[in-house]
Amino acid sequence: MTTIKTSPARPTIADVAEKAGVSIATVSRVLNATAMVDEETALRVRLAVEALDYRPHAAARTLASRKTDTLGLLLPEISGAFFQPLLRGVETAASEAGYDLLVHTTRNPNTRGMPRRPLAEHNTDGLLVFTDSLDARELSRLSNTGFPAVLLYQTPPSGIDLPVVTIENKNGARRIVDHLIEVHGCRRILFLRGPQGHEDSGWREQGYCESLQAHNIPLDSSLITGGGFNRHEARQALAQLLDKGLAFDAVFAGADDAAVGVLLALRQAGRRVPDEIALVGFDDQEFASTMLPLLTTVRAPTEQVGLEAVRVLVRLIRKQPVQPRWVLPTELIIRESCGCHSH
Amino acid sequence: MTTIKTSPARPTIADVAEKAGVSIATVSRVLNATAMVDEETALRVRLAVEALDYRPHAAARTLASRKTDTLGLLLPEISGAFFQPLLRGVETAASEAGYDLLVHTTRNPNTRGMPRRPLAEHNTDGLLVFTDSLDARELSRLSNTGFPAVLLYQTPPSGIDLPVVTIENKNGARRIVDHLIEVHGCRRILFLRGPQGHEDSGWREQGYCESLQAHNIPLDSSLITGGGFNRHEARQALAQLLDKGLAFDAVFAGADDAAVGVLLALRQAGRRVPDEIALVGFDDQEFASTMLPLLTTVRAPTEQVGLEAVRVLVRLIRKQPVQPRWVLPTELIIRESCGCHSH
DNA sequence: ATGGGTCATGTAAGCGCTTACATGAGTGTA
DNA sequence: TACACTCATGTAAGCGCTTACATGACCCAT
Repeated sequence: MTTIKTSPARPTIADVAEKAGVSIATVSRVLNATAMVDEETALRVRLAVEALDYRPHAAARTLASRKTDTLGLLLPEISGAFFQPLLRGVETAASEAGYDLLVHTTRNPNTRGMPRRPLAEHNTDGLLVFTDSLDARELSRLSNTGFPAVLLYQTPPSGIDLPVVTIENKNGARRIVDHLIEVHGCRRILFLRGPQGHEDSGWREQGYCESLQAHNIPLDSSLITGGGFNRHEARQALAQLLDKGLAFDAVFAGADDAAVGVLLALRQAGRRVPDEIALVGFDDQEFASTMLPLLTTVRAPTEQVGLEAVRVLVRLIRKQPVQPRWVLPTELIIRESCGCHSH
Repeated sequence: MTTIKTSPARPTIADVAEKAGVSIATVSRVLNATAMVDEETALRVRLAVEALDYRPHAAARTLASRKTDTLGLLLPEISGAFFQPLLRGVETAASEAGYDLLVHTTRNPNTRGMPRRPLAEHNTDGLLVFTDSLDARELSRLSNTGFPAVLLYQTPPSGIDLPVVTIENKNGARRIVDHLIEVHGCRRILFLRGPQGHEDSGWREQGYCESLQAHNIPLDSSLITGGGFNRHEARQALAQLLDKGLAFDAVFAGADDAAVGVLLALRQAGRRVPDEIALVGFDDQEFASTMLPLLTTVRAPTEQVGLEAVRVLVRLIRKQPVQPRWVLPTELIIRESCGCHSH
């Protein structure tokens, strides 16, 4: 058993002041460089800080200065391959700007029925809100109180004035479907769209439709199916369609992870990719470039979204003007799973 | 341009008290349920809270009550497939216990030369410290001040008394090498160990050595090579060895991610897995069960580590006794890459 | 009636900082 | 020599809460 110790009282700014023979105001000044302090005095203070191993108390500082130096990140869930690059971007930019990161998961079971603690407001200087982690009511409250917040991958409901950082979904989808049709002559392209009501998902569907239309291929609604963005749901969904005997010559999965599910289902059914069926995804997650066959997909600048969102948020916090909408470009990545040969 | 608004002053507990016609103490009492309050009074307070959309100020609360209700997580980096399940576990358990999560990345470039803000102490009620994110000096300070902290995957330097949550590395490694030797008759097994000085890595190496010894296979040090845990380094390292013409019939990669790098290098060199060369990993990351060939590996209960670590930390915070060391069991997962046929 | 409870609530003292304002010493100019 | 500055530092008032303690009101068994 680890021994339980009573922690010796932590030194406060007053202890430092006393040891250095100055007032607490002076200590605060040298710590924050907020005013001129005689070099010699400053040295004495720094020595005292060192000697006592003093660390300012964050909450006290926050209370007095009304800033927390931390950013809140609201996510449905923290794991999932998709969030990796996003987190990396957010974390990098936050750290560069001198902020800590407070992560809040919303899809988690609430603490024994108690409503989750009132948001990260008051705890943070600003909020990054991922799609669907906050309802319209909360969003509108944020907007109304002028609390700095930026939305990720989600256009705010009308009347709510919060900046958005998202990606070019429709065009990306459009181009990859074009590729399937023009280069590989596909005509019956199964589209696995993501979760119902998901904004990205909707745009990708539009891109799909537009491409078909542009190539005079009639829309066949039996070729559009739901199934979420993850591999398990996708796998199941596809297995079902396969069972029903649905005919198609290509699959456009709304997310790379779903594409893996499709691949698994296809493989199990003995259908070869890309020889019999072309397969493409969306996102260009890391595994897309190492799986077999290498996945043709649309690269979504996910890390960039995180980076940019933090920058916008920081501008907002500093009360600098910001653009209301950032749409980062996507890029078509041709590899093998569509039937092309990678170099 | 988004309009910049000056936020209306947030309501404080005093506003609520006034509106409800009671003292702030009473408001605090109904909010925290720390004392009996007349049901009717409580109702008035709740109504006032609702009407003003009041949210307690976290920092003020912290300052007064000396608790933050947040847990700090210190990591070298936040992305990387390995951290996903870990984060999930931590986040789940933290949320269940009613804590927020403050994430601190240590491998990041420090804010323009300024030493990173003094740890997450004072900002959190306790700290989760991942391998190598804190030096011995800081660890010993934590231990000395009695600040609640638990180490992940890292035995503390002697004299430092902090609980550890880690996994059974040596045994896992031992068993998978045994499998290679006993079932597939491998004799020259290349071992890609992880980063130098990494604790897990060391244990896995021991397991490898023990297995060879138990089977009377002499240790050939040219078969042990460094290279880190990630796919890029592993790929390079292997490509080099292949160039040098090193002969081996199996590769034990110290991490699944490294195994992918090995696979890529092998594939590029035209060596087939598992027909010519058996390949196994360690971790059982998600992609291990969907890559081709399916990866034989050792399952590390990573999410469980996160879960358990939070539980231990919470006990520490509550000043309940805790075991000093938790070693979670690993499990051999036989799939295809070793040469077995998955069902 | 009366003293000792229990209950419900109010009063006020911090928690450890930041910062507006006051003070006083030194410097330069008329 | 006196006046107006600048510089360095101290004083003290909060920031928005929690909580020990004080205060009444009310009830019951003497």
